[in-house]
Amino acid sequence: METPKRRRSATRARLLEGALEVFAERGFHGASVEDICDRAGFTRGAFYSNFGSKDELVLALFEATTDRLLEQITALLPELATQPGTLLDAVLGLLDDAAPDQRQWHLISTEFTLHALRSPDAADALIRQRTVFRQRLTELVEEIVRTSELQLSVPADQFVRLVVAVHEGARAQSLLEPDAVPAGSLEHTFLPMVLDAVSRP
Amino acid sequence: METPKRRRSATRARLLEGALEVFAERGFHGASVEDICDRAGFTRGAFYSNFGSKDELVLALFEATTDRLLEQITALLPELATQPGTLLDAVLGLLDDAAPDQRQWHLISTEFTLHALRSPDAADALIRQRTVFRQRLTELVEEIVRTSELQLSVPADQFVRLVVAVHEGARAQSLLEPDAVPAGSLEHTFLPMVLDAVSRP
DNA sequence: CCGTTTCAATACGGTTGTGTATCCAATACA
DNA sequence: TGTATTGGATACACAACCGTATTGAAACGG
Repeated sequence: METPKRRRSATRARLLEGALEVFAERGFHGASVEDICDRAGFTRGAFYSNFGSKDELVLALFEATTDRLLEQITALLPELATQPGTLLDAVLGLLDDAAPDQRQWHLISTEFTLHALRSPDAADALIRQRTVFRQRLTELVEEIVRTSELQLSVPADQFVRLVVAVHEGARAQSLLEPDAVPAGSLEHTFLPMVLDAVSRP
Repeated sequence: METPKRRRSATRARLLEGALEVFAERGFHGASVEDICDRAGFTRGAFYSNFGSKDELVLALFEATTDRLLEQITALLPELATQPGTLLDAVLGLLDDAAPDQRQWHLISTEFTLHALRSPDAADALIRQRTVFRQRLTELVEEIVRTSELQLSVPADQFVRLVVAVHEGARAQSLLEPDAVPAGSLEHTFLPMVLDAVSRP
């Protein structure tokens, strides 16, 4: 039972992995199917045996990466919800730890967001993904709020939207100017102020 | 003196304009030179008579758009610095009014940021542009702080970085989900809290 | 006016990328 | 052990795109 029909899904996985790297390096349009196959160690024959087109692969890659991201989150959630530390430490920690490679994740994520801004179908998929992603964060926030003495004066969902916005905007700056904006600096200096403002004991 | 050597720069301008639109629609790599020429009403002959390559055009386009953006800013600055209203109204107003088409600007800007994250040369250019952009904002903030009774407990530059981060992160959400996140909503609900926190009378 | 220069159009060659059709090896199955 | 099936490699046909070389027309200068 080494290779019954496992082989197929293994090459699929390697192709997806290769696509992730190549897309991060050259972008969605800039990467050719051949580039992806080279990276994965296959030829285009293998590719078209597994995917109908590059667009199809992009969609599959999106599904796969977001699935993995949500896995990571659900794995980290219970720990963060109970562990000592502030609410913000938990949320920001989750945002940081969920993706192993911040740079690659940012490149892919931005690339797909751009794609979604041009394609309604991709927009639907992305919005769905981001919605459940924010829901997880919202649950975490509400859980921590419940167990602590805090109370938020704004809906938790709204607060999460802000944290995500700051995180993404700050990440872009950090990746562009790592020295001027150390990763997490903007979040950690300003978000506590917001939390202070929206929480009443 | 209708067309001495003005014609050349006119076609250059039309090509740049066409490139802006096409890049916004299909992305940098997704747009072919022919696409751009079609949009501008020329053939590729005109293109290669004016630009050496698509990369060169991209750089020229970046220069042109950022130049125009800085013009807009310097035109708006004196008005905003003196006009009544809060500090945040001024800064956010500037961010909104500087670019006529928010969606197009966001697409192009994000596209170029992505490009810069992969190409050191483009990164240099982008960092420079963003630096003087932030400097203008910082001047505005300091000017307003000076004329009012406010005093900031954090460097103005740092504060501007946060505002920019929130603005860009929020804009991405607004463009993706216009109904769930009306343009400017996140900024206007949360940034006043931060300003409160960092200002002492 | 007539040559000259300028600028965009046209024509062409070559490269790159896509998708399909066929082939070949390894495994599953009888 | 022989046959069928599966999955990836190879080969090919075709389309898109790039960049250059050449041409044609319009403005300019004498």
